Amino acid sequence: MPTAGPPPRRRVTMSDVARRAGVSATTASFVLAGRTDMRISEAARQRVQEAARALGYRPNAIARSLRTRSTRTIGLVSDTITTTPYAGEVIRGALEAARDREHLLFITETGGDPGAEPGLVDALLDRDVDAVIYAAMYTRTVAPPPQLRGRRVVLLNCLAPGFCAPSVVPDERGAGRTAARALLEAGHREGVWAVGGRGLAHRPPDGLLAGHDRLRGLTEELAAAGAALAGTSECGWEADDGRRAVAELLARGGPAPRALVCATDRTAFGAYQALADAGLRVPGDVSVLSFDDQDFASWLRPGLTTLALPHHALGRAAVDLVLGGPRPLAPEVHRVPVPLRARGSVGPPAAGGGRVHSPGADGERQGRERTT
Amino acid sequence: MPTAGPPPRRRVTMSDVARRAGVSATTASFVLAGRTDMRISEAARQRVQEAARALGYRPNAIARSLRTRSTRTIGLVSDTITTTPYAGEVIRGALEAARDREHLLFITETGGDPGAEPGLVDALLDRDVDAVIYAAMYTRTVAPPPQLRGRRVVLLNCLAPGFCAPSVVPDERGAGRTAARALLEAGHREGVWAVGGRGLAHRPPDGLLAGHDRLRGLTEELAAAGAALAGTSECGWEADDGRRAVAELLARGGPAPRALVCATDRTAFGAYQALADAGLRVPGDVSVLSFDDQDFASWLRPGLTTLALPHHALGRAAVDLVLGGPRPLAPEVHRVPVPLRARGSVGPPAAGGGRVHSPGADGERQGRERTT
DNA sequence: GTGAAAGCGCTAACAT
DNA sequence: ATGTTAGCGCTTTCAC
Repeated sequence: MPTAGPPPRRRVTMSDVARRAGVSATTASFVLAGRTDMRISEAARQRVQEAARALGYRPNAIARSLRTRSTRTIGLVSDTITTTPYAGEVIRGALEAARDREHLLFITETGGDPGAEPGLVDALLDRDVDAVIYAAMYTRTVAPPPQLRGRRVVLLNCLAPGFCAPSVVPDERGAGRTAARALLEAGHREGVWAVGGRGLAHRPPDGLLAGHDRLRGLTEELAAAGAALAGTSECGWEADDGRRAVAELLARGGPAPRALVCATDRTAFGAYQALADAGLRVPGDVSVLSFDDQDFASWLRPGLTTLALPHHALGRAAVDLVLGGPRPLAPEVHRVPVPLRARGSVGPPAAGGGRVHSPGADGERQGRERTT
Repeated sequence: MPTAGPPPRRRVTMSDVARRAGVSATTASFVLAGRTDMRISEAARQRVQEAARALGYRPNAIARSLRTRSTRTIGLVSDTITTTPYAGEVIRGALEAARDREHLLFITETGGDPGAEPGLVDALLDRDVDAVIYAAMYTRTVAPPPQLRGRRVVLLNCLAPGFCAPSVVPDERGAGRTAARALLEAGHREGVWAVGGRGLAHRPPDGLLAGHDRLRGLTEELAAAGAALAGTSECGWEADDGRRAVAELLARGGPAPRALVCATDRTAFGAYQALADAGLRVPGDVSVLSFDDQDFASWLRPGLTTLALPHHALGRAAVDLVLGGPRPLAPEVHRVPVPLRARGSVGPPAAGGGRVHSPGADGERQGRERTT
């Protein structure tokens, strides 16, 4: 005796529909697939549709896939992307695009363990995904596992030299230029420091690409205006790193910085703290600009002006490309624009040369006033 | 290593393996499935394994699924879960558990549009997922779509009255008690305010469950110590809401608050700002405690003491339950502990009666407090 | 011990 | 204009 719950649901199949409509499975298949390349009488079509609706028919995607070799499914394999605060956005962008194209998305993550990768990719391939998106948390070069060769793959937020697949990455160089322009427009021409981003100054594949390209864009644009970076303070990516780096920057001798270009919003957060500790105001004494646009950027006072890494657009673009791109895919790199979110942290440089805030209630600071 | 060369031509199938091993597909199937309930000679077993390895054989999961009706796949359907900063953690927890059990995870999201839900669920069901996890961004009551009835479902971070499925939610009431205890242990007995969380005081299903249960735990535990909440300041969930609510709280007459229990880290962030604006120090003048444990909680100065909503554990538990739980699943609610992350924002109450500090000159504000 | 044969539910040549 | 037949790659009786 079955339980009182839902009826013992034998799934309704296409031949159930065909039988009820009084046609063959073939005919049913054609009308249900909405195909027109075979002539079906209007009457038959009606009966099939009607039967399908009456029976609550839903095609079995598994059976269909076995036959067609297409699962309408795509796999996302990432290092530790779900860990990062912006990951949600790339996943959401990918999800939206996948939904528009009636595909479902498998998400996997190696958790940073490269040894886990082959197993995950095999699991995806075993399930016959139509395509895979290989994603990295930070823009960098990667080496996708060999099983992926010859498959339909797009690289998200990474570049894979020697692996024939397109990449979708933020336009870091453009972002750097935009950053420079924002500063230039506010009147900054000197005392501009780059802070944060280990490997900021290295070139790929040793450092992160993001840092290298950004810095290039930044310096290029500055140079075009006859200006230059006053210096670079390398440090980690976190708030604490930024705070320490900026504290040291302020403590060292020399002309005071007028603008800080931080590698991440997190380092900018730390920069705000260090600046406040020194009694310096943003943007009155020092302008701050960064990259990411995490949500807290708008909560800070003043709001943090930052270049919004286009996570959502990246996710969307990757899926659109992998599903809708040419066959085979061309191994180009697609650079997605990085818009500026202008908030209050960039302003005109302090009038009268950079000086370190004079001693106040906060405590004695050495008079280190200098003109540049 | 088998395939080092060009892309796989025709996929190698089980009968390829069988042929090479000189056995039937049946035999190959048994040894490859590792089954022992049929006697296979050791020699045959060896040959099959060897052939499979040599050919780089991988079973076709689609074909297998069609036969076995099990896809080793699970679907996650959520409202806008990927949008929230903690979503990454629940996904990661779910991913880990799924991987341990050799399942793959489909992620879908309605984007808050309830009209999108049936389509998404159908897409999942069409692909024959073994189970689905129905998740909500904030703990609340939900009404899963009818197609899900009778399926193997677990509710993640939500409760569905009238829908027979287990739920996995944070132990909000316990969290409230823990919060109270932390305050009590620091010596707080009066001037404790609850701030933030629209619907904090409402009972389900009108308000968010989280708020109701938390508040209950908080008041219960306070009551057990003979203390009570000084009041509740309802407001939204964001930093700005918290800032305004606390500013008003401070501006109104009456005894000054000694401790603030904020609904989210974001409101606590705003509370820090309002407190700093009023020249009040944390925790010297006012203790602050909140819920979430977002990453910035540790960057604030002082570090924010908060109850860490167990997102990762929630994701794991949901998958473990849906895959490993009894058949059928019992509609119980599983409450996951919410650990306290003690940082610096809770301290002993200010000595002497609380008076609202009158804001002095701008220079009187401590730089460090202005940061937030 | 092992293999032949029958499907799982669907699509696509090839008939009529 | 519609039906027949043959698989897709695998599992699983059941017979030898």
